[in-house]
Amino acid sequence: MVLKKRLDYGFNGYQVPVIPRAPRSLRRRGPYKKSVEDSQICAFELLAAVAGKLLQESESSASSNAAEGKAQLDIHLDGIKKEQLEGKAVRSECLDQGSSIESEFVHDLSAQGQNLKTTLKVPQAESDSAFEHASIVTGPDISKKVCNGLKLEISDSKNADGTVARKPEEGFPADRGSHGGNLENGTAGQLESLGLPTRNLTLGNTNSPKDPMRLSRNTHMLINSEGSVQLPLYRDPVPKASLPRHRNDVNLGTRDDDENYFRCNLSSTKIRAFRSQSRIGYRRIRKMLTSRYWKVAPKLRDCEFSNTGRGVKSYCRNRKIMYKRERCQPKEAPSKRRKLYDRSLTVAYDQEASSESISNSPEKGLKGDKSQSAASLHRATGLTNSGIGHKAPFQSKDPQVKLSIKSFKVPELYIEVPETATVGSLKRTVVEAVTAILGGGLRVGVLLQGKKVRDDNRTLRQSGISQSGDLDNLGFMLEPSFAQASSPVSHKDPSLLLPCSGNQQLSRSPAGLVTSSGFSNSSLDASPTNNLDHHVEVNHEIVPSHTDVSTEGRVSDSKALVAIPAMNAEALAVVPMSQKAKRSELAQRRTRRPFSVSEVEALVEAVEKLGTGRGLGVLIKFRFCRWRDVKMRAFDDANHRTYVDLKDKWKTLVHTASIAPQQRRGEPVPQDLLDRVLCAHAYWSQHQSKQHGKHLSEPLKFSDSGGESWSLKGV
DNA sequence: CTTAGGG
DNA sequence: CCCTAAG
Repeated sequence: MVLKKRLDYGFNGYQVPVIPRAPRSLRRRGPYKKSVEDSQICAFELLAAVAGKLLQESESSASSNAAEGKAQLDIHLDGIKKEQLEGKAVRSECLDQGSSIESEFVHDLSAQGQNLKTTLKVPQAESDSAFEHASIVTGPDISKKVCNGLKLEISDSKNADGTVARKPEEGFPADRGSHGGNLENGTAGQLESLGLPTRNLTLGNTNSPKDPMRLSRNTHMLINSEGSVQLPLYRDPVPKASLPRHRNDVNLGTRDDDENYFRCNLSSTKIRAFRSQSRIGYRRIRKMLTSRYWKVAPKLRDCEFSNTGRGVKSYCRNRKIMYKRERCQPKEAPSKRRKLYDRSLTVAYDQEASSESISNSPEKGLKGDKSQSAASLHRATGLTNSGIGHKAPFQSKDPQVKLSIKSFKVPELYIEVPETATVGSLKRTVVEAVTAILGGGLRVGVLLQGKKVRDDNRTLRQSGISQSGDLDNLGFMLEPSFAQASSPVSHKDPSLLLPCSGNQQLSRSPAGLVTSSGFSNSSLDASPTNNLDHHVEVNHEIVPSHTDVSTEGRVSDSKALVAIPAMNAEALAVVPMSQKAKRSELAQRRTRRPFSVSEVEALVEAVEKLGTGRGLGVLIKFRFCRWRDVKMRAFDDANHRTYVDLKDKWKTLVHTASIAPQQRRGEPVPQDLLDRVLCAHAYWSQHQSKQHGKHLSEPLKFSDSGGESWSLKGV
């Protein structure tokens, strides 16, 4: 029964995974560690980004001297000083050895909140002394925000290496379109004050060929010239430069754990970089979840996510993230998540049709009272109803603040499609990518005057977000929801900036939606939930709900601002809803990890031992716990081997053993092992066939088992 | 969640 | 290795 008729069964047809996923061992790394690393990287990247920006500026200004890779960066981080970094050197520092540096850096930033000072020196034609100096001092917050941009810079460095051709004509960051960078107003302002152009700092998608996700531009406060919101990206230590910049196909760059670089061509629009669920690790997750710890410490999620976060340059990379995130999924997530996810997509697609209904009833507007009644989520896409909610003359004791999120952009999305690709396919690709990002859930940060409003308990009025206030300076920042209080950096990762035009309805997200990801710093935040799900739901049906009182609701007057950005209705609408599309985003094969001979041996031995019933008084139990037990017995510490994997391996082993040696492929398995496999399998098969018959015949004598009986003793 | 089996 | 019915 186990034997396959098909000769090619097994891995023959297996496709080499384009994008390997991080090993489970890696994925399950301690949250804290991860987050720390992440933050470190981020900080470092920040510096690099700033420097890079400046450099770019310098270069452009000094157009004459291409100064390719000649720029020197001096980065002063308190005690840390990096000099003479140029071109590749910079990158290598950041990527390869950045750890130590980063960590220090991080400390500076997060721990002490010290200012970061980055000095960029651009050598002039004559001498080094003639450097053009630009200094930027930013606070920790900013640093975070710059992370994305940073990456960009790094990429540039790479360019300097000649790895990537430069495209001066495209302007500074544009060429690196895949990187999205956000700078807060604060940063921008500072830069401007220094006479540095801020525009360049806004990296991101400007160069993205189509910017499909941009709905509208209403940017008042953000650096973004277009005013569009940028989706944050996960910081990625991997240089973007590594991404191939071919214009003809969709390329995704990624690295596996071994730092191998992978590229996947998505021209087919089949992106399998993401998966919403991972069965793998469920068990672990569940275990974690079972403990109260999980509930109390959502940070775990952060950690996990953080890890992942570092690398999402490309979608392929997301996969890793997805996995990690999955593991962090709150209790409710595991079994439902996929469905929800799918559903969300569906809903999203329907948005256009239902957008009208979505934006509405000012009545439901944020009351801002402790009753926690959820306000209707007012979402107006620039396309459908930008006018709604303006100046809501809502009369009430408590003046209503109305806000509306116009649009958002998804940066760092490196997508290239063939010229012959259809617009629909392009949209589809973008949707998949964006959905993958959003799928991680979003946290929302509120930016006022370029500063992040951190105190969730303050009232809008107290925060300066009032009807009479200048709402043009109010912005929302979307960030991956994985980050929680645990990660110092997490809060600073601006992922997505949502510029908000003045006088728009301020809405409070319904229930779980924001509580989990909101900008609340409180560690008490509700357990992380899949925001995407909520997100969609919210958009779809504005349902008043109770907000988690334990967190934001503590203050009666608390009015956390939560904006749920609507997906680009237009783009989504165009994308056909298909199983394929849905699936493509959700799944990604794990990296293939052929079993080593030693592993095979362990497996065989475990099966034999367990097969003998040793330690198991009840055969019935044995019958239902085989693989799980095998896993525990022989691979308990092999996080990347699930019991399913073992089962599959056994399956293939049996097959392998039954075919001629010449037909076998891969690492040869010692014949003696195969013999044992056949032996055990034969017995096992017999055993199974007799399951119902209470009596089992002759015990199988395994070479090393000492021959125990398969009898049903104890039953 | 585990299994078993097809893909 | 993935995915999914079935327990």
